[in-house]
Amino acid sequence: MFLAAQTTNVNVKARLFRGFSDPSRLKILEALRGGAQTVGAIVECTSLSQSNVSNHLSCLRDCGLVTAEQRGKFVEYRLSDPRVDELLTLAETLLADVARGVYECTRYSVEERSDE
Amino acid sequence: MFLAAQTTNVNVKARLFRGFSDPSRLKILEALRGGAQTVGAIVECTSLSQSNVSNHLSCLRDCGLVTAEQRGKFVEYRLSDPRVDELLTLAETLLADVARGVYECTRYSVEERSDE
DNA sequence: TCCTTATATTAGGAATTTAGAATATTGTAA
DNA sequence: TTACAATATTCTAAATTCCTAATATAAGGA
Repeated sequence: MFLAAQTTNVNVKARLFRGFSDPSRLKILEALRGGAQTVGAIVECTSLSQSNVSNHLSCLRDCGLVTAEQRGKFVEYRLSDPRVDELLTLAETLLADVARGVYECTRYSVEERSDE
Repeated sequence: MFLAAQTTNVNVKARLFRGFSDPSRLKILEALRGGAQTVGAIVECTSLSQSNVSNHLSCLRDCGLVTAEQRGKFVEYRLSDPRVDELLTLAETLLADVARGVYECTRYSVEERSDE
């Protein structure tokens, strides 16, 4: 494999993980694990602002992690692929073992924001 | 499940994914998929600076994604758990389908840095 | 058409992340 | 102990991320 190809892979893969690496986006993804939801429903169940949810959804949609479908004046979002759910599940099982470390790691990691 | 508990989960999970969401850290993780490596070897095969590698390794170690073992004056790092590798593999199979979207998504995502 | 509701977009700024340079530390051998 | 090699830490600046507020767009009903 070319070095250039691998480098590109790394960048694209990093972007994919970025989709999962923000608490707000994760809340949205978690909300969709149970099935399709309208934007309004997502706003309600995540307690995030509407524009914030819209922005994150737009990012997740562009990245291909979720898909959108217009339903009258609502838009329904859902996970685009079962592997999105699998990735979340696998992360959970890993977390069960390394959670303490992750929690205490402060360098290059998500800072605690509003915890509701 | 308590809302608080879920919120915490989301934060910790986001941190876990942060570990995978930077091109430099991914390069390091990829380098370790083949087996344990010293810091020097990682520096060489990732083309990153020594302090940069050390910083990222420290983060990955704190998070529990890699472990370190002193070997004389070298330190050998390795993936801490097979699921780290599985997570990378699963991401790859997902990417095979959504790569174009991820590549083109620019909002809330890693910007192209030096591509060597 | 006009109004209301649902969703999307934009702008701007505060906070975080990251890389590199410089320096410190640790381990080994002479 | 001294010197050197390997790794870690600290600091700072530049770039990125993410939120809020404001505004825009689009769809359906009156």
